[in-house]
Amino acid sequence: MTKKRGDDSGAERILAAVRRIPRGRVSTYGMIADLAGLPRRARLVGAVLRQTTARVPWHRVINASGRISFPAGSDAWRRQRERLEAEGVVFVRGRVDLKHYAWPARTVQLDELLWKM
DNA sequence: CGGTCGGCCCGCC
DNA sequence: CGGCGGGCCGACC
Repeated sequence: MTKKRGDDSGAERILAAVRRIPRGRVSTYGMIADLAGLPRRARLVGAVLRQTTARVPWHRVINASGRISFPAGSDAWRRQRERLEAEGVVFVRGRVDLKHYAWPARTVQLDELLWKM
């Protein structure tokens, strides 16, 4: 067969979902889990991103509070923030406004509206 | 709007 | 197997 399925806890699907996040946008662990068809597995997403060596835009994944899930001020935290800011993502008081930057957006219309203003 | 508290589920002793 | 902690989350003060 082409590929084995179900023996990797969905790691591949998680990475595929992460790769779909557009530049300058962010997604949350929970959203990625859903997109990967693995509801309730937000923590698994974190585990996969932590250990993977695959080239994926891991920095575009943050938590549902709009914050980076590394200890504030740590090397990893700084690195992730820098990468996001380099893509134009703005932090306000240490957090990203998911209403503006979250992908996928709640609705296409809301997305268009927010991005025009 | 920020801080806590349980759940949830997986990965690794 | 049993326990524990994690790049989490939503509900509730």
